[in-house]
Amino acid sequence: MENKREIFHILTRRFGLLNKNCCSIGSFEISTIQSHILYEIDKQHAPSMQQIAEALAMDITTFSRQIQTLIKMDLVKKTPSTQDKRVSILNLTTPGKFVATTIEESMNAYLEEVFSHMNDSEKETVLRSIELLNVAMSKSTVCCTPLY
Amino acid sequence: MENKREIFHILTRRFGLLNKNCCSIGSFEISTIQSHILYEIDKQHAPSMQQIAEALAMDITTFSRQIQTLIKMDLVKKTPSTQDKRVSILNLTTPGKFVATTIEESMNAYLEEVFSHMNDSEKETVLRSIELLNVAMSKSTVCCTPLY
DNA sequence: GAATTTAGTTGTAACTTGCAAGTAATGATC
DNA sequence: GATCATTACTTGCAAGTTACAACTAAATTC
Repeated sequence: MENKREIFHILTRRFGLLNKNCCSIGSFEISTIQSHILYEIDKQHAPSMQQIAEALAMDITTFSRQIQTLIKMDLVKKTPSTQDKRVSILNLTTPGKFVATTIEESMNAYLEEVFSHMNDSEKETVLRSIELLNVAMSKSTVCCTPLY
Repeated sequence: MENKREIFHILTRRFGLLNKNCCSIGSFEISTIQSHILYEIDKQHAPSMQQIAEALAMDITTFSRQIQTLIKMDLVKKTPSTQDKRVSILNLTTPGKFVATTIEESMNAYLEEVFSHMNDSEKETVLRSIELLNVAMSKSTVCCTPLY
C-alpha cells in the first residue's frame, strides 16, 4: 500500500497538465489562474475582490493586477458596491461568460471521455471516492484548510 | 451526476494548493516545479535533461535555467555523458537527496492524515479508484497523453 | 471626531517563461 | 571523408507574474 504517494503524484501531475493545456478559447489566451478566476466569479454571486482572492488563496495585490488584465480583455467587469464604496463587485461580461462556459464544456467533454473508459459501477465508485477524498482533505489540519 | 466537474474542480484546486504549500525544507525554499524536478530525477536513473524536461512537459529552455538554479543551490549535479558529449546526465547531490526525501515524507504524512479520516474499506476503495482514474486518464486522447 | 481597520491600488524588484538564435556534438548522405 | 541535417543544450531578449511595502479612500470603533 506504499504506492499511495506515487499514485497521487501521477494524479496531481496529470491535473496540472490538464490545467496548463485547457485554456485557449478562440482568440483568447487564458492562463490557468485566469480560468480559475473566471470559474470562481461565475460560481459566486456578484463577489467582491477579496472573496475571490481568498477563495483562490491568492495575494490580493497579484489578484488586483490579474483582474486588471481580465478587464482589459473584456472578460470581467468591476462595479463599486453601493453599500460599501471600498468594495468592488466582480461580474463576467458576455464574452467572459462565453469563455467560462466554453472551458466548462471542454472540461466536461474531457471528463466524459475519461469516464467512458469505465463501466457504470466503476464510474459510480470513482465519483463517490473523489467525494470521500474531498471531505477527508477538507478535514486535514495540514494543508489548505480554509478551502471550501 | 452533473456535479462531476465541480467535484474535480475542488480536487484539482486542493492539489494545486498542496503543491504550493509543500516545499519549504529547513533553509531551502523549493518551488513547486523544483520539487517536481527533484522527484523526477530521483525516480529515473541518471536521466538526461531532455528526459526530465519531457516527463514534466516543460520547455527545455525554461528547464535549463531551473537546473542552473538547482545546481547553484547544490541540490543537483550535472555530468556530461561519456557516450554522447552533448548529453548532460542529472543526479541529486546529498543535500538534494535529503530535500527530496523530506518532501516525500511530508507528503506521505499528509496522505496518512487524510486517510486517517476514513475506515479501512473506504481507504481501499479510494486508492483503487484513483488507480482506475489514472488508467482512464492515460487512455484519454484529449490531454496529456505522452505522460506515463 | 480622531484613531483604527478594511478594500483595493501602485512602485518597485526579483523571478519565470518561451521564442529566436546561437554552439557544439553526432548521424546521415553522397 | 567532407558536407548537411539533426539533436542536446545554452543564452539574449521581452513579456509576464509574483509579493512586499507603502499608499489612498472609505468605513468602523471608541
